[in-house]
Amino acid sequence: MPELLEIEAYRRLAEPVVGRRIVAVIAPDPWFLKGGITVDDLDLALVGARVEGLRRLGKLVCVDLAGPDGPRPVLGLRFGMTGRLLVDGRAGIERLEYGSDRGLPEWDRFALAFAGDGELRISDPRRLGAVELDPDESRLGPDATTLTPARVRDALGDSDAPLKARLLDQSRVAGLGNLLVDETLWRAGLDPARRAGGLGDAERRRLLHALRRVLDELGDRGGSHTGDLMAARVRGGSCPRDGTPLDRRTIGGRTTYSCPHHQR
DNA sequence: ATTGTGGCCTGCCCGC
DNA sequence: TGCGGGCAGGCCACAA
Repeated sequence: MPELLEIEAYRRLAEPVVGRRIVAVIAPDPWFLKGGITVDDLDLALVGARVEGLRRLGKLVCVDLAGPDGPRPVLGLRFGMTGRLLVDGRAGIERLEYGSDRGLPEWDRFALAFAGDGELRISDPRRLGAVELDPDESRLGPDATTLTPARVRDALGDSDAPLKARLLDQSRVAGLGNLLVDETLWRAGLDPARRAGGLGDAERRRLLHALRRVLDELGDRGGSHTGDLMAARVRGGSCPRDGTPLDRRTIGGRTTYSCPHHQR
C-alpha cells in the first residue's frame, strides 16, 4: 500500500507537470471527491490554473496552483491503499502491495489534462483515495522523514495508547503506515503494544535510529514492502532474526506481526 | 481530550 | 468450475 515512500515516488513522478497549465478536469467518480466538492467546483478551481509546485506531507500530495486572475485553492491528492499515480502514461510504482497491476480503465478516478497533451491520473480500484480542495494541512504531525529526538518525544508524549497506534496516528507523525511501522519496531526491538509514553530515552533513540534506517534502506530498495520482516509477515511466520514464531495481533486497528522474543 | 471500534470500498485468494 | 467468505488498510465517523 502506498505509505510515505510510495507517495514520495509519486510526487517525484509528477514533478514534470510543474509549470503546466490545466485545461480539463476528468472526475468520473463523485465518491472520490471529498469535502463536499463537486465536479463543477473542481472545474472552477483548477481549469486555467498553472501548477506552481508539488509538496508531500505524509501521505498527502499537495498541488499548489496559480490562476492568471488570482490565487487558486490547493489541490490535495490522497491514495488510500490501492491508489496509483500515472503521469503522461508512466506509473510511479510498478507493483503495489495489495494492489493490482492491471490498471483497468474503469479504475480511473480522477485526471488532469494539461495544455500540450500531458496528463496526471489516479487509478484506484478500491476507491479509498480521495481528491479535495484546500486540505487541512494543520491536521498532520511532522513528516516522518523530519523526526528528531525532540519530535519523537513530543509525538509519543505520555500517551497510554500502544506505541504502534501512536506511530500510525497521522496527527502525531505523518507518513507511516502498517508495514513501515512493523518493520521499524521489529528492527528497534520494541513491542508494538508497549505504552507509547512509557519509552525511556535510550528506547526512543533506538526507535528513531531504526526508523531512519528503514526509510533510507527501503527507499533505496523500492518501497514499504521491501523490509526484512516482510516475508515473515504471514500466519505461522518466524522471526528472521532469531527464529521465534511471530505474534500476530491487532494493534492500532491493524494486523501486527512482532517477535515476542526480541521485541520488548 | 484520548483511545478504541466499525465501516467504507472492492480485487484477490482460498476452500468447498 | 463457480461461489462465498475472509482479508487487505488508510481514513473517517462515532462511541465510551
